Amino acid sequence: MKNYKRILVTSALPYANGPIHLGHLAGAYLPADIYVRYQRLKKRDVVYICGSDEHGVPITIAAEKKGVSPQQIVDQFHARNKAAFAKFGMSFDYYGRTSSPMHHQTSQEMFINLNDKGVFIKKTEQQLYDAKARMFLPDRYVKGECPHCGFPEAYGDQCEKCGSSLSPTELINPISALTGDKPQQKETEHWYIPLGALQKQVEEWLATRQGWKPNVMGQVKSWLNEGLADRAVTRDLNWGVQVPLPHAEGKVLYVWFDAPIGYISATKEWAMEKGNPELWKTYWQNDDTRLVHFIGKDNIVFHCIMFPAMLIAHGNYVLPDNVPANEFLNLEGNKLSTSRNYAVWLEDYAEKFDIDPLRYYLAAIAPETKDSDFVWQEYLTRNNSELADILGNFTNRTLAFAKNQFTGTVPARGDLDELDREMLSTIARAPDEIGAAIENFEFRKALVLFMNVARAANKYFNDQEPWRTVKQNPAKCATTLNICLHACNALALLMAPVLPFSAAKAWAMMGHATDVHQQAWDDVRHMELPTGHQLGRVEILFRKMEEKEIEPEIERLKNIQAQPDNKPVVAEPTASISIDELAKVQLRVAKIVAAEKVEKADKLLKMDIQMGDEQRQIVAGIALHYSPEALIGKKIIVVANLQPAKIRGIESNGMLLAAQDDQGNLSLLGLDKDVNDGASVR
RNA sequence: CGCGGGGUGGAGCAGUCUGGUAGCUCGUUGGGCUCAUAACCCAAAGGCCGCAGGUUCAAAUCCUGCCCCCGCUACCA
Repeated sequence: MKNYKRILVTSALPYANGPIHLGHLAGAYLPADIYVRYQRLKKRDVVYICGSDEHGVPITIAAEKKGVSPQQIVDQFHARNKAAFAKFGMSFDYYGRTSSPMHHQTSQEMFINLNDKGVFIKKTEQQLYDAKARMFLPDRYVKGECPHCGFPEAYGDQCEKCGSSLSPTELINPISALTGDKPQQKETEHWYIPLGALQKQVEEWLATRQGWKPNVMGQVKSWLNEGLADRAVTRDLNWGVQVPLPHAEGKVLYVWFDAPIGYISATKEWAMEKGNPELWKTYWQNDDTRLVHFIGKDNIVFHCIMFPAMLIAHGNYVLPDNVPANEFLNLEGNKLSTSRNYAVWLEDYAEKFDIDPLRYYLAAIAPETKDSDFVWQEYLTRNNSELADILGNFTNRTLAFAKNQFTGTVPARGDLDELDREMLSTIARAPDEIGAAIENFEFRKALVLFMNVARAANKYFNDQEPWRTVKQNPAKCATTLNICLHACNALALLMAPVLPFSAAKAWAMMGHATDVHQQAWDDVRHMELPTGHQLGRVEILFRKMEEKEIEPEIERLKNIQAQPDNKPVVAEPTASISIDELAKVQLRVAKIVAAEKVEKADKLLKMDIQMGDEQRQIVAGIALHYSPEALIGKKIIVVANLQPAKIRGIESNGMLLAAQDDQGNLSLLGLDKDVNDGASVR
């Protein structure tokens, strides 16, 4: 591995239109914080950067809903999220925001730089324009009927009913969400980054990456295999970083373009705060900086392809050494949903519970290789049986023993037996073993290794039976306790990255006046408590929790799940429709004149159908149930006025009707008596 | 449709790259100990490693097909 001189760590900039929940924390923030805290204890030069992502359409929508300005929205959530992170011990060196002047300036410089180099290409395209509001409509501001499922309230980017992704111009009868008017198509010009042209360079760079998680590299390769397309870096919107060119009024940088630049601008602000405005360059423009982005899996394409492509095109920035993206965290078996309030919010949690047990549990179930599940009952079990019973109780039994038998001081270490040496060796090995796991982004493993030290310490205590030797062999008892205290001391420091608050408490209990977070990780290998050292006050390190404390939380989530309107859109078919609505659907009899399988598609058939004078082509997913030959000549019922769609690149002008039962059996609708094709069905 | 990830005792996971007696934590059962937060320590029971084929002396691990779950240039880690 390359010999890096310093480390720059970033966590995904949280979007400032809502509060932070457990999923965010588990995916992008807690792992980064553990990593950074560890690196600091290793006495490495590390800077940890984060901040609020404050641009983009959703914020303007949120502002409009509440009748306030976008700035008010982001001000609110920037402050709240920053405070929430602080409560959970996120040790950012700087928490910036993308609405800051520095960020606007930095983003514009990046844009100008790439523009001057001729990186961008300009394209003119048709977009929907609301004449009354005098603005181009973002995808989300356009509503209309979904061309795939007919859902009347589909958005311009996606139909929430059938989940298909759309473009606004595909919608049937589009209306502006702003004014309710029918928008018109109007030309607009945008800057695009030609990712296809940069693909080779991105691939070459990726080929040099080592130690990337398979799920991350797999996803990246999937993107690259499909081939990268040109991607717009500007939008017609009045909230964001202005495009710094003449005649670009009303155009801002697309939020995906400016957000990652936020890492750079926040580092600049950090440097200025340190009184050394040029310092950011050391971290961003020196090859011997190790850049690590902590993100969730939804962000992989931005951090592994698009942002690097931008940086490559610029040429003067370091590229990420690793992007240890996490999968998703579920909650009590279900996906988190902010809109349904199905989440645990940091702000709520902090009011009721201790922070470290959550940090511990989330790190223990970190979705490193696959989605994981937060279960309150497991959280309680982990806290009680691991933190309290194994780690906390070991500290407690040791310190209580020292207090009762050795007046709260460290007894002398005498001759060592086999068990003593084994225990000391276990402690001495721990920092390297745990450290290696952390460096490898294996936080779950790090936690297991850490807890195993406490387990070994408990076993050692049991096996040496100091409560017996205290009467029969005081010197041996002293040695045992000396080593147990040594273990407590080591554990206090080893827990610091994951359990920062408890580590401080434990360190004080060991009688130190210093800050545990200022210690050196490697000292665990050889540090010793001097004989006679006065220990601190014995306190309970981790409180045992009771079921009744978490019951309301479980109950709350259950209730949300049970709410009927939360079974989104599935209930829709039961809604009754008017006769007029039915009349919109034109059903006709058609005769199949030709049919063939669609290549590389197991289920699709392409058919030519005859309806009176008219012949057209349709595509249907019935190949598993009907062979092409058997279909020719058959008369079927089709929806004649369904909007044309392309299915695997083949035009389909209509949809045939078929019944399907629970077992998946399929049966085409036919005719009871023969009728001429083209006849209408009513 | 395609692509990426995952499917291992009751629960949660490791092991899969580099085939060779299936491991850890919790839970269950039995025992030990009593310094300690009714904590700690030891032992046992419990798995046809998603399904079906194949390669091999040998497959959780390699190959092929299938099934199920999560995600996929979106406002969400």
